[in-house]
Amino acid sequence: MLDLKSLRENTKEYLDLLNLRGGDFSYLLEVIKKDERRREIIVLVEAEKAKRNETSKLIGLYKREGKDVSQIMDQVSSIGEDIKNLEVELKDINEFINYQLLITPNLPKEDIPRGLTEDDNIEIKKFKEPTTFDFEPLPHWDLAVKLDILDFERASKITGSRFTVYKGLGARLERCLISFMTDLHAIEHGYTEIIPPFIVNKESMIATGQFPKFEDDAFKVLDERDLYLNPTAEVPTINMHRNETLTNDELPIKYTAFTTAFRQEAGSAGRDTRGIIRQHQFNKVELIKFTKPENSYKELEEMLVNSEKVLKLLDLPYRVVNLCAGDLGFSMRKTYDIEVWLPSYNTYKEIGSISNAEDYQARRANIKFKRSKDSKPEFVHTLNGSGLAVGRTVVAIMENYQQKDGTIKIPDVLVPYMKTNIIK
RNA sequence: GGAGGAAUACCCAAGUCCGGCUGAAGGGAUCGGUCUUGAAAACCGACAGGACGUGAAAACGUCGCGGGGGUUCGAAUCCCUCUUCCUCCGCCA
Repeated sequence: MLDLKSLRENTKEYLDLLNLRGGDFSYLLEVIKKDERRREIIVLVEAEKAKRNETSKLIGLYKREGKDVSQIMDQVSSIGEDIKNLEVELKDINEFINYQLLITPNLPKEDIPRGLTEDDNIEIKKFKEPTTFDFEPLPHWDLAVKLDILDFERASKITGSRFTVYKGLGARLERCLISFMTDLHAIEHGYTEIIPPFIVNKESMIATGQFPKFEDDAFKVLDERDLYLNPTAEVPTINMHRNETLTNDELPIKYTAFTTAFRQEAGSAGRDTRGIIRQHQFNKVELIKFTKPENSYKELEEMLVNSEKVLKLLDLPYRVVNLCAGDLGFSMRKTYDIEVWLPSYNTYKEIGSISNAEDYQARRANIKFKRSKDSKPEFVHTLNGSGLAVGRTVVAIMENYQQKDGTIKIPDVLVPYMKTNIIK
């Protein structure tokens, strides 16, 4: 959430940055106008309350002395009426302002690429050249069915479209990748391993920015409680520290979280319908950091390196792009996407993204830290990155490691996990 | 699923029946001091924090006893509701 006070004081700068995303943010001018009235009311209400507190105390005193207090009670009673009326108006205004702020995305960082579509993203680094074949490579949906390691037909029988059964060495590959990625980040990179709940409440979804704007993307649990299937480990993991004040020594906090993610993919009907690129359910290993403000961009770069390491070890061709303002996620100020080479798409396809939300989520989630015992609490910065999307990694391995005879070679680093070097 | 109990400041804990000098006793921890060669002990002192508003600032005000609402001139205290935790029974991996 944006800070109302800064929005009020830097309105032009805020709007200029927001406009880089595209869309109309002029409603924020209305918010500022309401905020003026809000503060007016607060002054009035508080003066009345001070008076009421004072007078009520007198009533207690006089009563004990046996004096008549009926007149003074009537007087305070009418003060109460005034307060009540003002507070009704105040409540409406607060709700309006709060909602508008909740549906307003984070400010794009000043130095990120301008532009509105993914064509405006800028490639900043590249690892290996796209894989070449001396035969006609198969897309993973054909390859996997031939090898009987993915079963799309039966998954639709069990559940419906966009779900998949992993089978045999396909299932083992998925499971081993989760272990491989988690080991890498937990043991080599120093992140603390987390397996959070896969069902989250509404407060958590609001805190990280999924709600209220993107409710349609979530799977709601039919229940009298407001619960949702986890859409990304970012949600439960950031919310671990909701409403907490951390100490200086605790920061940075680094978590690597494994979750199964569930998404409606409401806005993507008809896209990536073949294979397991876009599913309602997929596994992901995530990286999450809570940092001091002055360190967050240094930590972002480090997280990118940690994330890239997965693909480097798997020896898969990829590139990193710096997202332009229009392609930026709702809560983020800056994002790098890691895109892996997919022969079936004949292009690079997103397999992870690494972002800095700065204090946007921390403000929504009320996560602060104190530099010392006596210092004023400040909001932390939150970062999250993929480490990586497991299903898409399976796809990348299948497609890039396929061989002429229709088998799939296992990347060397995975052989100890897989206990085999080939899927046939 | 059934029956009970609890939630008070960093921690423990009194106050809740009977509403008003209680924004909250007492203890522990922590910090500062006295004593000591140093430390411990003892003694003295300090100790809500935070959010919001006014203000150039100093400062002042409002909110705040798990969350939200209500009654009342006035709520930690009365009423409603939600959440979390604990105990027992049942069921279950």
